[in-house]
Amino acid sequence: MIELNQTLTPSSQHAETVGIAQQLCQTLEDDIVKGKLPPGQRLEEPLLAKRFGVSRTPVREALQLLTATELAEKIPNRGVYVSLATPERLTAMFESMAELEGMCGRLAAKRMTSGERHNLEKIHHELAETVRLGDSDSYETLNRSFHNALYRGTHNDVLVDVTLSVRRRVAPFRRVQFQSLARLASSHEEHQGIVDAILRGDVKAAEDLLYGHIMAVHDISQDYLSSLRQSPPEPATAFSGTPA
Amino acid sequence: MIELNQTLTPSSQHAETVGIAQQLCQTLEDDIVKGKLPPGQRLEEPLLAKRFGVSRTPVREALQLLTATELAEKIPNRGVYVSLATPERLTAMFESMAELEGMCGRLAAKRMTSGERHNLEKIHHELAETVRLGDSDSYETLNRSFHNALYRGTHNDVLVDVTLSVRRRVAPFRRVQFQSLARLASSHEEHQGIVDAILRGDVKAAEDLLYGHIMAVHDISQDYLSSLRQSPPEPATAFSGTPA
DNA sequence: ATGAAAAATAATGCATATATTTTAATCGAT
DNA sequence: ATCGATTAAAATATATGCATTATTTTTCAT
Repeated sequence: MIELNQTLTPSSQHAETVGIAQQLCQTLEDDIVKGKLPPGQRLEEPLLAKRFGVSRTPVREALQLLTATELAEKIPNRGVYVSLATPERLTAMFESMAELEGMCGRLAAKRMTSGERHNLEKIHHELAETVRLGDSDSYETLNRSFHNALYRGTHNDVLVDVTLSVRRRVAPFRRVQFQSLARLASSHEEHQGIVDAILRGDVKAAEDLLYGHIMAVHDISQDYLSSLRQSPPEPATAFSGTPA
Repeated sequence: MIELNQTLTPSSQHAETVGIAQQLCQTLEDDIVKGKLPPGQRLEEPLLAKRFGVSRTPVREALQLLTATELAEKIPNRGVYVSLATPERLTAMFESMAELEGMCGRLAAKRMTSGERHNLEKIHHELAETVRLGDSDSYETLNRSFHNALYRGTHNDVLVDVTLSVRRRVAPFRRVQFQSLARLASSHEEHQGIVDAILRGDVKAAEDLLYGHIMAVHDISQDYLSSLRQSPPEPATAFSGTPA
C-alpha cells in the first residue's frame, strides 16, 4: 500500500491563487523524488481523489502534468505509472545530465558576474559546513542551490529550464548518493575544483570537472540499482510485472 | 479571426487508439509551427470545443499538453496563449538549440554505425535534389529527417527527447529561413561540411559546424523578427497588450 | 484438472453541470 | 467629464455522470 500523507493544507486553498491540480502534482513529484512513491507504482485516479478529498478532475490534471515531466508514464486506457528506468535509460539520463551540466559550467565560467561568482563561493562554503556535520539532508538542499546557481550563471533561461527538467528526471536516482557520508565528502571535493575553475574563468576545466562530477553519481546509482535487482524479482523492463 | 480548419478525421478515431486530446494537441502544434496561430493568440476552450465539435474536457487536456511543450503558456484563471518570444528569449532558444545540436553532432560522429552514416549521406543527397528544384517544402521535411538522424546517432534516447523538445520550441522561428532560396543553398552547403565531419569521425568539427549551422538561422530569424517589430504596434514583451 | 471463453467489475475517457474568478460595462459621485 | 465602485456576463476550475475499454474471475467444455 502507498502512503500519501498530505491532505492539502486547507489554508493554501487561496494562498497563492494556484489550483489544487498544481499542488497535487508538486506533492506527487516530491513523493516520487523522495522515494515515497517507488518506480513502477501505479497512480490510480479514484484512489488519489479519495485520499485528497477532491474530485477526479484535478487528479487527472495533476497526473497529466506529472506525465509531462517524464516522472510518470501514461499508458492509454491503462493508467499512470511512476517511471521505471532500465539500466540503459539510466545511463542515457546521466550522460545527458553530465553533458548539460558541463555545458552550463562552461558558459557560467565565461559569463557569471562577480556577484554571481561570490554567491557560488558562499554556497560552497556553507556546503563545507554540512559536510563537517554530516547533515546529508541539508547537503542535498544546498547542493541543489549550488547547481542552480551554476545553471543561472549561463544567463540563458531556456538552458536553465532544459537542465532543470532533466535534473528532475534523474533526481530519484541521484538521491541514493547522499546516503553515503563518504560520497558527501568526495562530492564536496569535486565542488572545490569546480568553484576554482569557475572563479578563474577556466571554461574547459569547468566543463570537464562538471561532466565527471555527474558521471561519478552515475556509477554509484548504477551499482545501487544493480544491487537492488538481485533481491526483488521485479523485472527491469518497464511495466512488465504487475504493478500491484 | 483565427482559422482552425481541420475537423478531426473520423476514421482516426480508433486508428491508433489515440485520444482526441492528443490529436487536438498535434493539430494546434502544427498550426502554431506553421504560423496559422500567431504568437500571443489566445486559445479559448469554448471556442475550440465548438470548432472541433467536442466537449471542453479534451480541449482542456490538449491545451495542457500544448503548454507542456512551451509552445503555449497558461496563466491561471486567465486562459492559454500562444507563446510570445522576446528577442532575448529567441537568442536563448537558439543558443540552447545550437549547443544541443553541437553536442549531438559530436556524439554522433563518435558513435554512429556505418549504416547510420550511410543513411545520413543518403538523406543529404536527397536534400541536394530539393535544393536543385527549389522545393522548400520538401527541403523542410527532409531537413527534419536529416537532423533527426543526427540526434538518433547519439544512441541516447533522453538526449534525443530533450533536443526534439527544444526544436519544437524554436520551430516557429526556424521556418522563416526556408522562405529564402539563397538560404536553402547555403544551408545545404553547411550540411555538406557536417556530413564530411561525421563520416571521418571528426568530433570537434562536427560539433563546431553544427553550432554555426544553427546560429546562422538565429541571425536570420533575428533580422526577420526585428523587421516585423517596426510595422505592427504589437509589443515585444509577452502578454502586455490585450491579446484580443 | 486445465484451458478457454464469457461475464462481471473496475478504471479510464469524454460529456455535462455547477461554482468561483475575472473582466467588462454601466451607473454614480466628485 | 473622469474616476471609482458595483454589477453583470463570460471564462476557467472543479464536480459528477455516463459510456467504453481493460482486467479479472468464474464457468463450461475438453
